[in-house]
Amino acid sequence: MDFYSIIKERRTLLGLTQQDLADYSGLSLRIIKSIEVGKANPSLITLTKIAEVLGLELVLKIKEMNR
Amino acid sequence: MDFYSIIKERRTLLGLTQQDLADYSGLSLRIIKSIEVGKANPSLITLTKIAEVLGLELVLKIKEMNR
DNA sequence: CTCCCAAGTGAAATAAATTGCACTTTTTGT
DNA sequence: ACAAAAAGTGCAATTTATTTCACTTGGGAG
Repeated sequence: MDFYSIIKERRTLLGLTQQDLADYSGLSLRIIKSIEVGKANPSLITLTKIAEVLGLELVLKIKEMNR
Repeated sequence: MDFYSIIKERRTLLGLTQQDLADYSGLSLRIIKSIEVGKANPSLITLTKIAEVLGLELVLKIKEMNR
């Protein structure tokens, strides 16, 4: 699952609107919308702001091989 | 530990120079340098390109509380 | 010490992210 | 069905990331 879907699912799970997420993160409503429909390439700072509001965290980990 | 340190450590662990990482990721040497010294706010696509070369992956997960 | 090679810095140009506004479409509740 | 709220779209303006070039610094090998 991609980042966009995770953000959208997590937001709705928490009962927040896009406007709420925009307000709490300090980002524009427009960019929240664009990100959720997968039409944006957000910066690390932008992603982090969103993650914080949603109780998520961005982790850079060693990729699991095989499987 | 922040992303910048992780990238730098992983790169040196793999025996790569900043130039190598730039070449393999298709990014400019300048942005690789800026990111590693923590003076950049890379986009998701940029981070992903770097992660791929280094055998890392970017994960958006639910934040662990307490501890 | 000197020569390289790798890493760090500055600044201008360009590409792209983010914003703001106006609008349409979809969803939800009554 | 209707109204209101939420979500999605287009575009111009602004801010910022990314590139390119030129240069400096630091560390290791000879």
